[in-house]
Amino acid sequence: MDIVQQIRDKGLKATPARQLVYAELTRSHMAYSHAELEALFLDIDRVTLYRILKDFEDAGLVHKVFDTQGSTRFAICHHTCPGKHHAENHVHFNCNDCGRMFCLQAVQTPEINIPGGFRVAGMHTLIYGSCEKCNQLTDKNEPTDKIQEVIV
Amino acid sequence: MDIVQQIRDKGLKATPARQLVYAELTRSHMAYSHAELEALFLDIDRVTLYRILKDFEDAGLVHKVFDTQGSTRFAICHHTCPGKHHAENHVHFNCNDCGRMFCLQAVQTPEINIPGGFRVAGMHTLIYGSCEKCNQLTDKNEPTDKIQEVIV
DNA sequence: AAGTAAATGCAACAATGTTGCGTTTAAGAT
DNA sequence: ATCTTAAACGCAACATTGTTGCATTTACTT
Repeated sequence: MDIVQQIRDKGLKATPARQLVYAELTRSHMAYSHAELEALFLDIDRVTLYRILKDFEDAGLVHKVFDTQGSTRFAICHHTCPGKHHAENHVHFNCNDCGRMFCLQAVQTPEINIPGGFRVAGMHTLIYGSCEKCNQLTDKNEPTDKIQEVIV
Repeated sequence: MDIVQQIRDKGLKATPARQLVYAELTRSHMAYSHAELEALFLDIDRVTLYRILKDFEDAGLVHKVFDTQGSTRFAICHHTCPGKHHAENHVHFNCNDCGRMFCLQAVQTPEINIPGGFRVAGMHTLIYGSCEKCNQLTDKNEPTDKIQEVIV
């Protein structure tokens, strides 16, 4: 479906900045930090970017996650989320080397039993290690200048 | 073992502030935010508290975790951690109502297989919902050991 | 093409965390 | 017990991340 239409369907105006952000999130399926997006779209105002991400989250277009450093990241919603209450129950992967964060859509969060009087509402599963690209670099001793493609 | 000695064994001086913080973390087995500790120990300087927590973490006395809001929290290490490289592989529980965070020492993070070229180094498992105390406030007839389905 | 609510840009503020530096103190040595 | 000194502390200043108020601009409806 058209990106413009997807944004409008959530009751939001499809401004140029919103189209750029949404297109990038849709294209890459990565969880971006605010800093990464800011670097990618230099002409989008800092505050506007915060508001776009907040609006997208409230609209159910993107979901917010935290990486191993506790930094906020945003990724596209794969299932149609009904507004603020997201149903993203997949696992995320955070690369220790390049810092990028991946949505593993195919991997569901596992079932887990916990003792005591806790009432479970949901869970977050964050796996960390090295992504494929960083694996290959260290394993095969490739020159580091090939990393420049990697967004930190 | 004596709290003073445990701190000294890590090469740190057992100052009054450090003893207070370490004693509280040991006593409660909860993961405290900086704000919670600051409120608890009003006479410990803000910066000193940051440094105490950092020193404890580097020494392997406490481990750092993030709650569902992405806020930093610190909890006592149950296993003897060899310095900065922690081996805390248990599950954490964050109460949506009171905001407190619990270390579920008895619950290990589950095994999980992920596709692709990812090399897994570890994982964080954060479960959220209502803690026993908050449960009891809203509904009194919930069996405490009942295991609920994990949804997200 | 015009009207209007929504979105933007800017400045200021707030929360959280870090750094530099002079002073104080814990803990081993005398 | 006192001395010595590296470690720890307290304070101020700075850095980063995120929020709010408000005047201006723009997307979308009619």
